[in-house]
Amino acid sequence: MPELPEVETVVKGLKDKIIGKQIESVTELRVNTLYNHTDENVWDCSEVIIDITRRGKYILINVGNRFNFVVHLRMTGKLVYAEHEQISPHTRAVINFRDNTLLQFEDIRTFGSIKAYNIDATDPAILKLGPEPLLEEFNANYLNEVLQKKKSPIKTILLDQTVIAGLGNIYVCELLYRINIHPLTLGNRLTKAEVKRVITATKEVLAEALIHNGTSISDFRNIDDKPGSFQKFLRVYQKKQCPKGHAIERIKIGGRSTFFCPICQKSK
DNA sequence: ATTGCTTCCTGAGCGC
DNA sequence: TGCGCTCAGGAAGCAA
Repeated sequence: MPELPEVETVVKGLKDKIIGKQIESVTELRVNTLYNHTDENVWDCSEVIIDITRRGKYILINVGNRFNFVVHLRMTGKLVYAEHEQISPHTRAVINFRDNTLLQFEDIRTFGSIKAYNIDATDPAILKLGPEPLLEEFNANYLNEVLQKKKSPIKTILLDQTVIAGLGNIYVCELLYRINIHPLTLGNRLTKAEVKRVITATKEVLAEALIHNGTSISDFRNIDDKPGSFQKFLRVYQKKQCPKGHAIERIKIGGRSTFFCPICQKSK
């Protein structure tokens, strides 16, 4: 399940491989993968890839400074760069370049998509995103103000992309363990000191995961189909024991599996 | 306005 | 061996 570090890893790989390449065509192998929100036949444009950036979990491919291809990998989406076509049963779309290389969009569960927008427009969901966790704009003053109004569990709040952009289930479980906060703690019950710890732990866990090219649980791969390695450093997610040897508990919060240590994470 | 549940989808893992 | 069941999960859409 690609979260911020995994998406950022994909973006870095794309920058190395496809900047400057001219598009030949974009083809859809499964319906409801490509969405054209421009008024042009954008999938047949001959534009050049200018840049690739990230916002939250969204990948933004700048095409000829005229369009953005907005890619969301959701659960199982992958972008795979290839010198030769290697269509699999899960290939949903292919971006063909003039030099005969290509970028394949693979997606087992088919939740992902590629949406084209004019360069001055954007996906409405992106406009609603909260701050980037690794920037200074994600700070204790901001989060404290948001949490004061929230009566839902901190676990649920941190998964809300309009509060903070880019976190998913793995990193929220991990960061709450690191600061000994119980995932069911209500947002408005966190102390100012705890809010500061949330900020610090969020930035730390994401930075560490970035160094290791993300977490490859389920089937995350970078564009060379290589896995990340942060799964080696997980402390609670899908674990039986925390690093101190306590038994991990697994509960559902907001329909999501939540892993935590009932001994280390007591505040509630 | 805010919160929370359901839905989309397919493969893995499990019990029998 | 193989069938059927449950589960995983981001975020849109809808209901309360």
